Amino acid sequence: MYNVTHRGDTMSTIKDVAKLAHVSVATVSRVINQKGYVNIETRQLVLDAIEKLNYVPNELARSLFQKKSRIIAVMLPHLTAYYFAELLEYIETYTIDQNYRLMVCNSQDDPEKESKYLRIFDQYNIDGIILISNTHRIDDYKKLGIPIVEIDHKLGEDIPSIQSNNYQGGKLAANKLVSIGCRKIIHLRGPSDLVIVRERSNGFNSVLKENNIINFSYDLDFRAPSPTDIANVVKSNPDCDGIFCDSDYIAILAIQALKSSGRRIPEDVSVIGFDDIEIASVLTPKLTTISQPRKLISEYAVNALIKLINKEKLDPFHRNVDVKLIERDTTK
Amino acid sequence: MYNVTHRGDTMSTIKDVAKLAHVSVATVSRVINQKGYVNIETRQLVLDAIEKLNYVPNELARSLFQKKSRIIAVMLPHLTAYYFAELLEYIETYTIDQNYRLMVCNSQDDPEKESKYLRIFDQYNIDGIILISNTHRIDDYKKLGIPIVEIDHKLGEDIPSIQSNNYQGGKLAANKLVSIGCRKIIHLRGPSDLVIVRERSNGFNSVLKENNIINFSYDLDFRAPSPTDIANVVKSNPDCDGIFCDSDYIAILAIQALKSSGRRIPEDVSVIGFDDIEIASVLTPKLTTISQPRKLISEYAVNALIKLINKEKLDPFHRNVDVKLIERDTTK
DNA sequence: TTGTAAGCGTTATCAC
DNA sequence: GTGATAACGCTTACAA
Repeated sequence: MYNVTHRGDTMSTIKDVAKLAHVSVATVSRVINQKGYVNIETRQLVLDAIEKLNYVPNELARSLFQKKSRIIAVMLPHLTAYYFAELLEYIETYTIDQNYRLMVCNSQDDPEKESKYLRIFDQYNIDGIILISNTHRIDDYKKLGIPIVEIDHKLGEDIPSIQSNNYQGGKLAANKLVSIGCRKIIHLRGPSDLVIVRERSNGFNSVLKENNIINFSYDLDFRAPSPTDIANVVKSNPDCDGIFCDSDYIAILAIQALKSSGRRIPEDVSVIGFDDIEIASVLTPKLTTISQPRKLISEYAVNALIKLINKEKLDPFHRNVDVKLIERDTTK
Repeated sequence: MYNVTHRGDTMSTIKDVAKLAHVSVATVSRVINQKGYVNIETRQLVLDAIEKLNYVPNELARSLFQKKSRIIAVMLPHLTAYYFAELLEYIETYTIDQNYRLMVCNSQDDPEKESKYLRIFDQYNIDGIILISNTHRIDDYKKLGIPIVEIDHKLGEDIPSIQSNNYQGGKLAANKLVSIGCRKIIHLRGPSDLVIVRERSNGFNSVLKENNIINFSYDLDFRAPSPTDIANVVKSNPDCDGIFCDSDYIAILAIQALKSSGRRIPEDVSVIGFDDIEIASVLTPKLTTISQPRKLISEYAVNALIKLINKEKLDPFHRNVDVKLIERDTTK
């Protein structure tokens, strides 16, 4: 027998506890996990020893045996958009509340980073994934055999998902714009290869069509929408009287462009954003926008994932949650 | 002998590889880790087997043996402030680049959540901590015996830290305000129990004093600065001609308040923010602000932490990095 | 009710 | 160069 001495620290193990309590490690394990029979006095002995040694079970060893890590991974496209940051804040809260930990995986829409993370999920026995990034490799995720919940996407019937009712959001915005008399309307939208963008467009256009209004759409990048593109759109449509933007950030850029073209908001043109980010209510003018229930979405996603991890049934497998029009100062 | 069948999945292990390659697990391990001698042909055999089985080493087992998890924890006060979100985005990037993973720990200034996480750090053999939250329990962190790097705080000489030169930031702002002729100046600052806030104040006040200008400071919460408090300050100081804010968010609220008091920016009053958040350059008016080098800070923190993990020496143990005044449209 | 020991998937020591 | 095998810290089947 030899002794591998690759530790300098002092963390006590289950053996130390067993020794101090004069019992076997099995007994200690039983009291920790509240499983199997253990005499009430023995139990106290063990508890005392744990207390005295300041013992915390090593989760890695546990994980190795049980093939569960109590780690949840969240895959996001980026962090520096308020919408995602808030989602993450909620997700972290619910995750830790349920005694899981959170690994942040920022795909940045980079396939290489995504691959790296896909490997990591295997390596660490990640228990579940909350997928917020758009991905072109949903099959690779499925192959992992790990429970997944999607937010803002629905990449297949077999993966539970939750998202805002984007169709409704588009309708809400269009109805508002039409009802206040807008007739030349522009939709500054996100990349139209995203389902959420298409759904918003569909809802939006359905209302315009009913009212015989032509829709002009321009695709923009969500992460870094080009201010000059937006300015160009604004300039080349001097008769535009209503703009629907797929994010509040785009709306802010649009407002900026409108102002520097000398157009008044909302007198000359009404603007509606999407998301209801914190800053929207604090700008001048305050932004009218479609609010997404981010807290609800996050809470549902975490809870659904944990149900899946525990092999419980998920009742509505896909959820579509209501959005709200928040009327402020950028619409008449 | 019996067989514990608590797995349904198909992940292959080092044994499977060994079997397929007709070698021992030891040899496979040597190949994987490029340690010790292994015949070039044997090596290829193993590599083929790995390929065929799609084998990835289980990091949990590795971690258990090595007492290293290749997981870094980052402890933040919250995520929904652009400053922190961007820090996190960079930190995640550098972390994964160096082949570590990131656990997000959102203390939310809640001692209970912090306690929970402190235990988790032990349980998972976390390799290192990036501490951004303010904490009152630095000793508990130290007891962990895990490398730590602090951002924005310096809670002791023995923990390496990096932060903006806040004193310089305060001076820069004051110099600008004074140079454009402001004489009745207000400092809307963060909570003055934070060192960073005091340092900014000190720098700011030093310049005002030199110029025989009285300083009025108001403490605000960073996470949720009260718009009404800010409005009150603005209203009760109608002769104020310059405001220095400890965050861009506070500056936005101040501008809002000034506008609704009918004061023009920058004609009547100049405003300077802090941080240079993304939206600052896009608002109307564009915000003059003190920019913090967040990328540099994040990069340094991650690299320093990994050096500590590898027991390398850290040359400047504490770093103070330059900030910049970004002049835009809210100052004359 | 408790203890013994195998096993989770690795790494590293030592013998061959 | 390679293979057995102890060990990491834990859980659990089974024996006592």
